[in-house]
Amino acid sequence: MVRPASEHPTELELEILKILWDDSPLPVREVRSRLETKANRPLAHSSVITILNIMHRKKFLNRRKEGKSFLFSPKVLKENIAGDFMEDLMSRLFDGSPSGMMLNILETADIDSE
Amino acid sequence: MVRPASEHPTELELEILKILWDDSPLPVREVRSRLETKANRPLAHSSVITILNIMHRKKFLNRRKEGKSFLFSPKVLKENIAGDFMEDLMSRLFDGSPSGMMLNILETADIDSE
DNA sequence: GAGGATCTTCTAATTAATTAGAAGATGTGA
DNA sequence: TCACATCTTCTAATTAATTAGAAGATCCTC
Repeated sequence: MVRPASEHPTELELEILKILWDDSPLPVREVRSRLETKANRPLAHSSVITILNIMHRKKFLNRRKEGKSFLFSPKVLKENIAGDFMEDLMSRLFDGSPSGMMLNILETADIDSE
Repeated sequence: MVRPASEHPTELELEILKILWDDSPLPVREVRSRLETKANRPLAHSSVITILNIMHRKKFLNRRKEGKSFLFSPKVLKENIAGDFMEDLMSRLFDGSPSGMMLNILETADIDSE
């Protein structure tokens, strides 16, 4: 029995998406630098390339050649990824009830604005 | 550089928590059966035991002996786990802004109730 | 108190995710 | 053009997560 691969971006992939949603397109070098400073995830250059290419294969990213190097940018919208996670969480924990989940968020999270 | 283990329950662990939040305590045999029917995850008996013990070690579950076998029940509240995921998502995607995430949910998810 | 059914523990294989080295490709400036 | 810096591709090691077999423990029943 094989283990099913996750439907969602993994944690590292999410860190990278976050960086690229903030600012894109970016070259590998820059993604690597921001992973280290912003996500406290110091990786070798080639490690970052590997992940970026995997994400490109998974259709999470666009990739275009600029001179000698590649530039990466998100192919997916933050809104959609967030929605996917939300729906998954909703179906897993709240039997698919949006209002159930919503109530829970309101109760649990410490929200002060509106 | 070592890969950091996830803070959250994994996908399989979440399936198991979901089962136990619905109905607990349950013996291994019963968890295994529900994983197969409800989560479409047919696992060997020993596989389920392994996961349950790992979850017990991670403090996700309580375990008590009933006769010859163990009964498992959640040690964590669904509300807290959901909240953890939510906060993580919020910090990863919406720079920690609850209202930002909330607006996004409302826009994206197709909610009809209230 | 022996046999069988049912558990557990121990151990290890498999897969997804992560990490990175080494070698080759490519652009650029002297 | 040719040395050098900078990229990429190819390949493989490492770790977390998942999966399960085999052997031993325990309880029940006759």
